[in-house]
Amino acid sequence: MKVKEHLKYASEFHLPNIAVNTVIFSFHKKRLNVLLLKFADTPHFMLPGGLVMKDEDIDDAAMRNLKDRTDLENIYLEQFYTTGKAKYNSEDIVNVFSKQLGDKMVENWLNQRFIRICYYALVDEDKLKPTTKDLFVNEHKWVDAFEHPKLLFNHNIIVEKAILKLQDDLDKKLVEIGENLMSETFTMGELQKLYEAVFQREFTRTNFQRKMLSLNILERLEKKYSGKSHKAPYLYRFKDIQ
Amino acid sequence: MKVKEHLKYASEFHLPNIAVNTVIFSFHKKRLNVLLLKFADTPHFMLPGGLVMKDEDIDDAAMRNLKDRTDLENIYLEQFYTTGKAKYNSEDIVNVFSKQLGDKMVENWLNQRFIRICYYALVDEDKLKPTTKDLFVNEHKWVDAFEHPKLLFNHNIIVEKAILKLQDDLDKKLVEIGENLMSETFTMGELQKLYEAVFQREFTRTNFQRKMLSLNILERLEKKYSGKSHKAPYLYRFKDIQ
DNA sequence: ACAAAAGTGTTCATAATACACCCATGT
DNA sequence: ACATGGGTGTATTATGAACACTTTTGT
Repeated sequence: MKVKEHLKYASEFHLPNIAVNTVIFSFHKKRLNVLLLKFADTPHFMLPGGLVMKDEDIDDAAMRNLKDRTDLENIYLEQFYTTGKAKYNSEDIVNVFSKQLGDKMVENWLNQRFIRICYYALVDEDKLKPTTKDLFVNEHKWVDAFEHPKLLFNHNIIVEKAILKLQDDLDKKLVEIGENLMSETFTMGELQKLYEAVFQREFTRTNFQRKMLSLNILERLEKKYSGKSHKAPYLYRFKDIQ
Repeated sequence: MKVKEHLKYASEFHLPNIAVNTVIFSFHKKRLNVLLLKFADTPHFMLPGGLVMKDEDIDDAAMRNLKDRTDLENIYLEQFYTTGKAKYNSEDIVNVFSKQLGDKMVENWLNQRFIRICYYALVDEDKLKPTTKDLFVNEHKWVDAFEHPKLLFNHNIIVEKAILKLQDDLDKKLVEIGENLMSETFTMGELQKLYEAVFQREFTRTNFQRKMLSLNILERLEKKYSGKSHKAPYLYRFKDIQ
């Protein structure tokens, strides 16, 4: 049985009771999105995650997992939280999994206790090829980070904590986050849209521009002619050396 | 053999590969201190830590550990980081432990891989009775948080991350942190000393006072006569309801 | 000419800083 | 009286928000 083999493999080479979960963010069409995975044939969604190998750093485990999932390398990753409730699997989750795995499997595997080390990642939605190596996943979707549906396990809370951390980080590490969520060059308007998507509020255009320029991290390039009937905005990129 | 029994006990009731570590802060004589434990008969110090029981939330594990260590309850605890290098035990650490435990024990126990979930705690140094239930610890000391000596494992890095988190939290959660690091009533000067200890910089007295009062979280009480030859300062305490 | 979006300037309010000044207290 | 630490006022400087005005572009 394929599932059985999979689980046996898991128990042999991986640490027990420990998982990494990743909230994968993208910035697309003015929105901050997160990647959700559909569990098997159920209508339920969850966050990508995986186990940690016995001889593997946890950061590497998160990165490997992300590579398996998105086929992207050198992704921006930030750890933000570890959750470890002794019992969090509610009735309905157990039921969902029972149907897929059989009761015995649930008892042996799902009901084992997991400590989840949580990361968030920043990716370019367009570059992502959805690879589905995972046995239990054959579908994924991007959803608005602020309107995620009810997820399996305690994943909703994890998404909310990830958003808070991202908000906190955006000011502190603007260059890194910007470079990973935006294309290499961008207009001031696009950068403002990123801020508005992350903080879920509007900024005054004129003041936002001045604020960003005063940080001295942007390099002004040529103008961008969009073919639209209005003044062409400058393109910017983040300065190389800080 | 006592050590052997101890380790057997640990492996039966606790999760393998997982530990909690706590950086215990106190504010004493104008200084931010951390509690260090001396490992057995060696001259080496380390942070308090312990294992997680199989049916125990990680937050509870940290709290239980703290209770065992300090005999204090309802302590302010904040998780801030999880570290999980696959191999971090350097030669010198292994040597230290070999002498204490014997080579075989080291191989079986110390050399096992640990994922460390890190918390910081805030306590009142004076209320702390050092209980040493731990088999390997019979001495503790408070040291300046910014001048901690070389510690076993990767604990120095953990202390530094704890300080950064505490600094970040002090502004955000001043009431909670203040209530846990200071006595119930305090003068403005004492509060300023706390800030100066945490941020390792000086603040202008007059402006600091105004800043704190403008936050509207302090309640002014009677004056405090210290017997010293100068104007008696007001006492303050944090307002109950926010 | 006009609409739409971008860039710049100016004003006003608020917050941060520096520092002068006076106040209480015990020796 | 004076040294010491505490409290308040005030002037100056940054910082932030609001908004008017000008510029550029394609239709």
